[in-house]
Order: sequence, then structure tokens, then C-alpha cells
Amino acid sequence: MSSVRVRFAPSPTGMLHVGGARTALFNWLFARHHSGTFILRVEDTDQQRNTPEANEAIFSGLTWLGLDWDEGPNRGGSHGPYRQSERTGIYERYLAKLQDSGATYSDESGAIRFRCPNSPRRIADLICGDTHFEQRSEPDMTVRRADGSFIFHFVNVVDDIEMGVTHVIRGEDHLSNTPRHLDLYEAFRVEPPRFAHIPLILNENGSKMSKRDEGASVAEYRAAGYHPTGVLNYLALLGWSPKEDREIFPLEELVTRFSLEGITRGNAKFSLEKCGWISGQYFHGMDPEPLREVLLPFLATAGLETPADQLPDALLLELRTKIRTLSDAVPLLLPLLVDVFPVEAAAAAKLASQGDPSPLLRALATSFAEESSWQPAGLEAAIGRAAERLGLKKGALMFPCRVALTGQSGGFGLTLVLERLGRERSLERLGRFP
RNA sequence: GACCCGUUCGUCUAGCGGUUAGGACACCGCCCUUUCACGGCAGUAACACGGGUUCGAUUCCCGUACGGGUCGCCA
Repeated sequence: MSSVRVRFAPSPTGMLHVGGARTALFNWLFARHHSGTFILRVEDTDQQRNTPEANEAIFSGLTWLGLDWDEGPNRGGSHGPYRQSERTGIYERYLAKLQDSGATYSDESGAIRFRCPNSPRRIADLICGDTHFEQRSEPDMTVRRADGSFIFHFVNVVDDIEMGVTHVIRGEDHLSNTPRHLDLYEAFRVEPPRFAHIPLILNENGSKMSKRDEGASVAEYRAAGYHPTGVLNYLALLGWSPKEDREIFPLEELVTRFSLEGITRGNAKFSLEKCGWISGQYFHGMDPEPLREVLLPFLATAGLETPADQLPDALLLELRTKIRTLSDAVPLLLPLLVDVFPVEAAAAAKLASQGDPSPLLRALATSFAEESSWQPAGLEAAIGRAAERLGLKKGALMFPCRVALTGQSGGFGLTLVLERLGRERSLERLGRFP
């Protein structure tokens, strides 16, 4: 069995970064494409960061996106434990090997350092191609602190060896660290894995995406109600190309098409705009039932407890084309669900500029009052009758009616609004306005 | 500073010696439409620069410029 084993090895920083999410995605896609194993390993050697909340941020972020791991925390596996804080014994063993070979020494502070051979290294990177480091002048790296805790480069290599990792797919910021990792592999007399360094994600200003940038944390997308698969789809297209003039690739298709050859070389700037567009594409194609399922809890957290029957299929079918994120649905739905809603300043101003709307609204109310069935066709006709009596075109009544009923200049079809509101509330709003 | 990686529309990208340089987001116009959207159609917009190699370079090579990364007892 020479099956593929890859890993995503985040440090618990308190959030799952979009850059990390994309690294996880590429590893996950690579594993799934090759029917291999995707390992989640938590690099928590820095005790200060290692809090339950920080760990949870990683798990919930990956889970929300739909990236499941075959081995890792909360899952187990034959190569565990999967938290570095629980692997000290393994590190001690490997350190002893290094010490026996005379490759290390203790410095004045008591930390253990690895003598850097500074020998030329060649990396046959699967993405960057052959990369040569001929003139190295690196200091001896610390492998263990005086307090006994281990350093990233060391544990990273040891774990990759112990976990049988075959391909290291990680950010390009590690490319320059790779020669030192190769030093370690050589010292351990272990054949190194294949390396694939993916380009970085930059923020919209062109600098490295940092924790403080808008959209840096996966949790933000979840909170804003982005479609998780849409976010994944966007992330996949950021630095990887299926080489086809198409943007929407469902997860299964991503799996079959993914290959390291398709990964592009240059760093990519993140576009919240396009991410939103793709998210919208996923909502546009969503059936009413699953949409209702994700929408109801979202509305609840937004303070809009809504009975499921308030979101009938007809409404959701229209709603889905108007949203890119679930939060877009909140203002749209608000006037239909509660009686206190804001009136858009622009809508009010436009209405005022057209003269006193009161006669129009009264005429509408009169016509609506005559409607017994309260069905779309009849309501449409009622608007027509009101227009006729006023000697106006039907269109002239639509806008005032819309503003009186919803406070908005846009939104759902008017008859749908009237139908949802019902006779009583509709007449009440027409009479109450402004 | 040393070392490493990169450079096609504003952004994400296709291209792999000869193309009207294609697609997508955004933008703009039109159509559809009671509104906002959705959808459809059309448009503006790119090969960083300089040398080579070649009959011919966006494509290959070398420089320059610019951008990014690494050089930690962070990961």
C-alpha cells in the first residue's frame, strides 16, 4: 500500500484563517482524489495558545466547510495522538537519536540546538519545480527549549515521519524553511516526503492576509451566512484552476478534477466580492426545503424567531435569487415577519418627491377591501381597478404601495407581499402610512 | 541585507512559438420586469520593462524593475 497520506497541521491561534482553510482544502482534495488519507494534526507546542476554544475554532471551521478528516482529534487513528502536546515521548525518542549522532549541542541557556550542516539542498517541489538553495548561511536551529518544550521545525518533521506523510502540501511561506527540514530528514536517515508549496493569499491591498483583515477568519463567513460550499468553491478557484471556462464546481467535481498541476504560481488577492457571488450562485440553485432548514436557525440568531410556515416554498423560491448570503435575507424578510420595520430613507424621499401618496394609498385600500379571495390574480386586478379610478397607470401605484407595505423600494413581488401579509395587515399598513 | 518564489484586463484566471489573447467577478449599456434581484445580450479593460534565441515571441533564455516569502527558544 503506497497510498497517499497528507495532513493539515494548524496551530490553535483562536481562528481558522482562510489561508489555512484553503491549505486544508487542497490537502483534502488531494487525499480524496487519490483515495488517500487526510490527517488533522494540531500543532499546539506553544502552550499559551493551546486553549479549548482555540482548538474548537479549528474543528468547527473545518466541519462547517464540510472538510472531514480521516485521522485526527475527535476521530482517532492508528498514528496518534494527533495533538503535539500529547506526543512528547515520541519527540524525546527522536531527540535522543539526534543527540547520539552528535548533531546537537546545548547552548548557554540550556536549549538544545541542531548543528546546521548548511549543505546545498535541492527541492523537487511539485508546484514550484526544482528549487536550489546553494549558498545557505543559517544559524543552528533550536529544537528544544530550555524548559523542555519542542520547536516547530523539529516536531513538524518528526510527526510527518511518524505519521507516514507522503506529500507535504503547505503554504509557500514554508518553502525557505524546507532546506532545514531536509537537514533533519537526513539526520534521521529518512527519505523525505514530496513537497508542494502553494502560493499565498493576499488581502485586497496586496499584502499578506493577516488576522485583522476583513474576511480573514472562516467564522466570519459562517456568521454572515455565506454558503459553505460556495466559500470552498471560491477558495478552490483562488490559486487553482480547473482550466475550464466555468466557475461553479460542486465538491464532488472538485475532487475528481483536482491536481497539483492545476495550482497556479503567483500569490492571489482575495476578493470578497467574488466569494459572495459564488455563494449567491449556490443559494440561487437551492431547493426550498434545504434553504428553509439553514435559514430558520440563521433568522433565530438574528433575533427573528420564525415559524416554518412563514416561509412557504413560493416565498423561498423568490428569496433565493435575491441573496448571496443568509444575512441578505434578514432585511428582505423583516417586513413580512414583524410589524415594526424601518422605512428606507431613499424610498421615502422618492415617494415624497412624487407628491402626497395618501390619495393613492386610500384608493388601493378601497380596492383591496373589495377583494374577497385575496389571491394573486385578484390582488393584481385590484391594483388595476384603483389605478383606473385615479386615472393613473397601474405602475404608478406599485411603488407607493410597496413603500407603505415594506418600507423598501425593492424586494419581493408585490402580490406575494400582499398575500403573505394578509388583508388585515395590508390594509392597516396602507392606512397607517407614513 | 542574504537566500528563495513570482509577474496576462482593477481582481481571479485560460494560454504552453504563429490566437481578433478566451472565461469569470466588478464596471457600463440594452433586453426581460410593478420594484430589487435573477436571467439573457453587448461593451470598456491585460501579456511589467530591456536584451537575446527564432522567419516569428504573451509563450524559451538572461538581466532590470516591482511584488511576496524565509532568515525566531511563533507556527
